[in-house]
Amino acid sequence: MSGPNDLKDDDIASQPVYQPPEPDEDLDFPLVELFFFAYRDFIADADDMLEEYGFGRAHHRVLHFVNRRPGMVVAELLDILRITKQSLGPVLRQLIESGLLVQVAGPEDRRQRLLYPTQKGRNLSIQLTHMQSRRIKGAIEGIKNKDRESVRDFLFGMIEPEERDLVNGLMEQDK
Amino acid sequence: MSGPNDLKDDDIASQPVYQPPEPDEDLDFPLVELFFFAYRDFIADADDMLEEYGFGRAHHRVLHFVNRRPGMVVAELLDILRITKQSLGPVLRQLIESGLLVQVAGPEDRRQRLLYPTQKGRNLSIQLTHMQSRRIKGAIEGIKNKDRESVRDFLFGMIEPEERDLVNGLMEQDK
DNA sequence: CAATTAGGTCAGGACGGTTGACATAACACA
DNA sequence: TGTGTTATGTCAACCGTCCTGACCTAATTG
Repeated sequence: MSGPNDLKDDDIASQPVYQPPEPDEDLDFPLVELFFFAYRDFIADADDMLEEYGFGRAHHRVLHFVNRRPGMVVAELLDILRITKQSLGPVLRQLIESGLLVQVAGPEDRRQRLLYPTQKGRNLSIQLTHMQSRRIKGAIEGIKNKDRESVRDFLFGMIEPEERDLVNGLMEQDK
Repeated sequence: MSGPNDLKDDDIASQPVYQPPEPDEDLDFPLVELFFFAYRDFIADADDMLEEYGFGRAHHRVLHFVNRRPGMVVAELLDILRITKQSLGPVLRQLIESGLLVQVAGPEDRRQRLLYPTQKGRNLSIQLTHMQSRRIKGAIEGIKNKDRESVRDFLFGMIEPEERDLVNGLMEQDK
């Protein structure tokens, strides 16, 4: 085992007690941390359920977006997920082999592979979204202005401005 | 290339157009998706800055919590992060070798390794939190009731109930 | 017919996590 | 004193999810 470093006192920034640096109203530690914990638990519900299928988060994301936009082509999926086709490959194959998704040749351009959920795939996706929706609903009930629109606006405001049109496009079905 | 599956019609759950299943008010696709995108962009700011140091999210989390709780011991860090010491090992070593953190033998129990940020480590941590805080601040400004407390309550409500005491403990410095 | 596009695959590597086993130093206690 | 336990670190092997680069087929486009 390597021993603890010998220290010159000025190597340590904050001994013996925490000295908040400059009180800075643009340094909101609590909300930053809460966002981290909130996302962690938000995703944990789904992680547990997916583990039973031997799937991970990558499978979840693919399943989710194919259910949201049935008939999506592979290239669109890659754009949304911002991953390479080499990364998508195994995940997509497993979902198809497990009977959760199917591919159909594009009716006009037969090079395309249109992605559809099977009934089984849709059922799982709905279960997952249901769990996450309940957690969100519960969280909204806990706030003072029980205002879904405010939360929506908050989350939308968290998205990179240049991305917002793209996300709005994804959402156009049902805001 | 493997061809698209030949399909019996009943293999496909949603062709040719999307048929929402049962309209279910506990199935909030838009907020679920927004939460996903919001977190993605929330973390992306920090990812970019950390890349310059050759660090990843694991380093970010360690740096963050050591800055929040200077003098934290390794075991506490493992509890918060919910990872194994084998996972933490290399991350911690790199942060120490890069001069962002230091370890000090515990004053009462010399088996313990108290973790402290260096001034350099603190500076980086503050920079990262600053970027994330600005995004949160901007998002709050975009909502109707510009109410930080509502957002705080929302995020807190997203956390697993059994975890809330622990998170509240972490937050006790400054809610 | 030639070039481009949509999609798939193989190889190799990085990162961040896991489990299991083991080592060391320090503490706790009978 | 000695024995057991605790805090930490490390080695090995593995997995999931991403990456880049190279190459392939089939279909469309010009």
